[in-house]
Amino acid sequence: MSSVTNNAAVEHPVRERMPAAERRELILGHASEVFGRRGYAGTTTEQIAQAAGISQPYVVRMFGTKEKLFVEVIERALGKLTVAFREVLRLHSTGEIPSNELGARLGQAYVDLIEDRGILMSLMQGFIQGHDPVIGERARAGFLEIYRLLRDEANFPADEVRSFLADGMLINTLLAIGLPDNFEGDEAATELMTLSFGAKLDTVLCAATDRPADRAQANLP
Amino acid sequence: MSSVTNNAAVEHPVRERMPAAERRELILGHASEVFGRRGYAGTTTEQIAQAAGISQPYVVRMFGTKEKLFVEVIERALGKLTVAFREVLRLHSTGEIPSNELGARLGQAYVDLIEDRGILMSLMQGFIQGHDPVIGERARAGFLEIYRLLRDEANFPADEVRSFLADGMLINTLLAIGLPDNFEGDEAATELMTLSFGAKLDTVLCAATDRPADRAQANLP
DNA sequence: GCCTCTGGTTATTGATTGATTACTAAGCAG
DNA sequence: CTGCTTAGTAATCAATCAATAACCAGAGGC
Repeated sequence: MSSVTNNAAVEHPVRERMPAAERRELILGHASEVFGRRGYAGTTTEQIAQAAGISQPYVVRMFGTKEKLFVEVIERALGKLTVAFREVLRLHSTGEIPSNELGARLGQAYVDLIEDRGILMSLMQGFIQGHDPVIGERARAGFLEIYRLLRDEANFPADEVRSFLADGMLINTLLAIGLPDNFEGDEAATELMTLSFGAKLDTVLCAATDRPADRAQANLP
Repeated sequence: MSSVTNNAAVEHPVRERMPAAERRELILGHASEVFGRRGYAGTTTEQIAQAAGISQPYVVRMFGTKEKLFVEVIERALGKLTVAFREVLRLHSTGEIPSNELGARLGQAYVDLIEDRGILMSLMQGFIQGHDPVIGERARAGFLEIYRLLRDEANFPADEVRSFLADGMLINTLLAIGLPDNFEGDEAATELMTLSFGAKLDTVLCAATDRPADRAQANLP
């Protein structure tokens, strides 16, 4: 780090000021990941700050409270999920997806979301926090939103929607227990993951091995 | 103890010393409920102590650490779940349950466990804590244990087991978001719960209305 | 060339909270 | 009764954490 020349101004091309909206989205992304892994109560605003590369008070000041930040995180996750579903529905309405494939394509859209671990996991952490008066309220509303979208907009029979959601919750649980990262060749685990993740299995296992940005805790000597 | 005239001594007929093993199980029961509702990180040992009617240090001393207590809680839940399943399998092996009913009866056994909210919810909280090195390890092992039990002892095809587990995870999620307690007549919620809980629906809704021992937080003005 | 938003930081604090220590009392054995 | 083991409590501590306060700098407008 000892620059021979005295030109200090050229030393930080990465360190820049950032417009608030952009910083906000950046924080939400990292918060999604950390909340998704450690849960609401198990996550500190400091951990999120470190992941986002800023100071802890700034995180708090930008979102008011930790709880408001969490609500925004699950709202964002819910948004991305519905956008993904509605995109499939749009392709269906334009005839690009035949009706007999619609279910499979919606399932595919869900599984595709696995790649951003934070979305599915933070959403699941929101569900599990259902006892909380404010988070729980949002979680229930969100879950029913998805249910209605699949039933009323995709026109699926109620029990098919239920089954679809069940498969989703299993996927979430398998990700939550970290099976793709820790199955170590176990035969039963491999079988269950093959059946659950389908064609996306290799992607899931690949995303597991290259650790997703764990640089946050690489600095406590 | 035979002094009837002493009015102070007669004041606590309920307050008795309890053998450690019995107290231990009592704590585990209450811990199961509180952990199940608020999660691992979101639960304080003080809350568990209050629920169990003892002092906080005693909870810690009996189990060593909060983490060890949590592991015992999910171990206990896992135990009760496997006991319930194996009882169905026993009835099947003695011919009291025909093979074509086995799946339904196992499902029934699972749904029956809803009555003790703590079991399913604390287990789910264990799953969601999968990132934790010690809790996660136990959660993964427990999940695969159940998978193998259904596949190898109940002799179900792998994909039926997957589907069975998926239904279970949906039930857990619906309970976690507290839908039975807060659906308020919502049409979609009612439909989804009817499909998910089946014949057990009224029991679920009934267990929801009579609040399960919420006296713990009746003191924060 | 100054002024003033906007995007940040460092320092600090009050409340929790898991854990420890030291103490007390019940109850059984002899 | 005496004494030891077992069941429990009260007091306290050291860390952690969300939140607040106070301050600072870069960059554009004028």
